[in-house]
Amino acid sequence: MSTNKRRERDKEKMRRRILDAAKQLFVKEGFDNVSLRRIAGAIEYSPAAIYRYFKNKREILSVLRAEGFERYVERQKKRTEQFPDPVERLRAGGKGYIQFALSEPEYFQLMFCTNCEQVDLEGEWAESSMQSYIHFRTNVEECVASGYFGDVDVDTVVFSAWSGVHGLAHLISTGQVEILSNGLDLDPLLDRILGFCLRPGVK
Amino acid sequence: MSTNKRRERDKEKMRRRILDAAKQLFVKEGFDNVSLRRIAGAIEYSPAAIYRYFKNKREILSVLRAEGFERYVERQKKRTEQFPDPVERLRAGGKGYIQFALSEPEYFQLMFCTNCEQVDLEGEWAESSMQSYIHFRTNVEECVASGYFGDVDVDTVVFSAWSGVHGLAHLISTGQVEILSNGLDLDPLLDRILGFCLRPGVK
Amino acid sequence: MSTNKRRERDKEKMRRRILDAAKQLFVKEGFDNVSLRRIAGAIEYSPAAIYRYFKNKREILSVLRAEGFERYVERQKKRTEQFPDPVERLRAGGKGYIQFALSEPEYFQLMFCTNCEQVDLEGEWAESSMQSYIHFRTNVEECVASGYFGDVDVDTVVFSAWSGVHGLAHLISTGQVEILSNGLDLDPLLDRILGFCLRPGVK
Amino acid sequence: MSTNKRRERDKEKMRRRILDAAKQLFVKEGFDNVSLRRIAGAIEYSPAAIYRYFKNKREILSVLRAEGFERYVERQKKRTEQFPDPVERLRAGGKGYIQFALSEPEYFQLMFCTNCEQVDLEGEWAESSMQSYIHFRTNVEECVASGYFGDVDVDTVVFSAWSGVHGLAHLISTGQVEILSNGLDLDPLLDRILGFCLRPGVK
DNA sequence: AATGAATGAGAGTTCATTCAT
DNA sequence: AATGAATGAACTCTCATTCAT
Repeated sequence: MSTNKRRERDKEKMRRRILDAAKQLFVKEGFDNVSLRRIAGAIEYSPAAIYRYFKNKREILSVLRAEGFERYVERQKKRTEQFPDPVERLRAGGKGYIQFALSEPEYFQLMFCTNCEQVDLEGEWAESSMQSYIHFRTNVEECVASGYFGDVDVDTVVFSAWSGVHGLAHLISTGQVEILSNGLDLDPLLDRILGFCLRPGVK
Repeated sequence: MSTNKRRERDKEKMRRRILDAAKQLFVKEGFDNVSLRRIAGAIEYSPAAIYRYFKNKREILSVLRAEGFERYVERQKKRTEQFPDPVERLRAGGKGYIQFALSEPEYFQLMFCTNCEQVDLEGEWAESSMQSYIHFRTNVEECVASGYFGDVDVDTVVFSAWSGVHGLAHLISTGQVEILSNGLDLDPLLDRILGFCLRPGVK
Repeated sequence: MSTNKRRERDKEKMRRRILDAAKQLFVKEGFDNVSLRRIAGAIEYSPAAIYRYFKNKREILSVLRAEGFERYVERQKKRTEQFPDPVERLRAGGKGYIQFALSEPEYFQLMFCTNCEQVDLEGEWAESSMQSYIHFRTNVEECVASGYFGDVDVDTVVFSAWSGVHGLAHLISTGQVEILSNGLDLDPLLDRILGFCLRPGVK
Repeated sequence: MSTNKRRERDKEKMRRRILDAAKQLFVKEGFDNVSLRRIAGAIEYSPAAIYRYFKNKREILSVLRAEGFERYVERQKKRTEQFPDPVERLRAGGKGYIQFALSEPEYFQLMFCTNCEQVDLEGEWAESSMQSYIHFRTNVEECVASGYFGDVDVDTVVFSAWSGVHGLAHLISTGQVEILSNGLDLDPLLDRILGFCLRPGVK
């Protein structure tokens, strides 16, 4: 019946509202400083009602992390698969990483900046995360094989590239770059930084 | 009087013990999961007594952050001032940054990985932090001026270099590199990464 | 109409299922530790639906108690009315009491071991309970009149006999006899105990 | 110092007040229906403060049970050791059991009528309880050996006697005897009942 | 200077119950 | 007739913090 469908849609909507409210609060105030009462308050809902949608508070975080990784992986796939040249693909991936951190800062922080110790390492997100890493590593291998970076081993490039984009994303998402680059236009700066980081190596 | 001096020394000692216990607990378990009771317990002291030394729990965190920045600045000065060549100085600084993250992971995490929004931005640490940034930027300016990195603007290199070391430090301190570089020897890897990141640019 | 009848029969069936599930859960876990959710869950029903059958949770308990007394009285009547000799009838009644506690431990516990103060003393069960008491007392009167127990007043025998069987039933139903009589065969033991308790008195 | 001693005395006093309030509430309303808030309220104390004296709610029950058994054992020893004749000693023990249930009904109910499943079987009370049982059993063995009860085995008398007093105590402590024996003087009735229950057996 | 005692506030969570559908 | 959704109230328990001693 249509009643059933409507109900499901409503339920899904409510779930979304809870997740969105939690996402913002978690990032703004820190997981531990956000009570279910406050999440409930933010969406004008009763604390108890949240338990209809999530087993407990930690599950909300878990779902958000998983969601973040899913989105990220999907986005990156679309972005990179169009580039046949491995170096260009790497650059596109790097830019994607940073733009994800910029356009979905909440997800980014939940994914990478929440203290790992508090998170179930075996959660659903682990798979997406690993898949994404393998993708990236394969890309680097192709670049190294092409000789573009000169005489250098894969691990070195893997960690260099990852560190570069991750560091930048982290600095941006914690507001430190914003403060220091006051007045600069961000997007061209990003391109210049990526261009510099991925400049050809010495033969 | 010597009684007075002794008293002060004792007080300073106690303060230190509190700070040290808090530092370790904060990093191991997360600021919010550490109660004053537990800090007090760790040094076999009463919770109430801590209030003789610190206004409240947050002040302990604040003091630790400030301490961390102070230490860091001092260390970096010593490390870098011996290198006349700006590129070598930059490399030394980068390695120093990472080694600080490795050797004082507690401070590093408190300084860079505690959610910034929860911390008084106007704390004592701000000055040290800025001083450190200027130092670094000046160093980059010299490198760019020397032509080593080719035709590139200062900001680009500033953010590239900072992102690289910060990202690496962050990945290491959150345990992500450890997991992925399983079996690799860390120190040589660092040197290779720094060497790669600071490779000469295209003229 | 037959539709009506069917409906009533269905309703009665549902009521029974609720009562049975509740009975078992109440005894296994204690009244307070059983939520309506769980009763509903046990019969794959919605918690709200239970309210069509019972005013509230306590009413379920009340009904179960009343049911228990009804059953008990009926059973005892059948068991005892075949014995013309009052002493034998008393013995049969005593054994019936204990066997009821053994064969319907849920009812027995609900009837006698739920804290009385929490139960409406004026419930439906009161009548059955009193009727049962009068039956028993009359039986004792006959025994005393027969001289079997020697020179003793009725109240003394009433309370002695009741205490004996009740204590035994209670000890059994709380598991204390089971623990201590480890290895003994229960039924013959019961007969010996009853035989001993109802041994002839001194003339 | 005397300050210390005073403090300890005060603490002990507070502990007592908590235990006494809990004892009465537990019995009147049932363990599960008594919240720490209410215990605290009853002694005009804050709920949190109770945790200075007891680890949690269950510990309060545990301590009360243990206390009850201790008191009981001690009392029974004093009462019975003066009787050289085993039958008289048994009668004294039985009366002691019942009088304990009468004079300390809260303890009695907590000890014997709280649902055993909810209690740590390995608590401190287990020892006192077992010790008490062995005492009793030995006493019965002497009676049987003396031939007073005629030709009967020990277990039969053990359970008969225990059931008798336990049942009576239980019926009294749940108010059922009070209702039915309306107008009778309790103490002589007890003596008559015990006398009847422990009448000599058939040779 | 240090502590034991105390508390108000608030945490996560569960429950009996109601009500629109 | 039955249910999913919702809630207010209550639970046990922990915490940062204060204060008399």
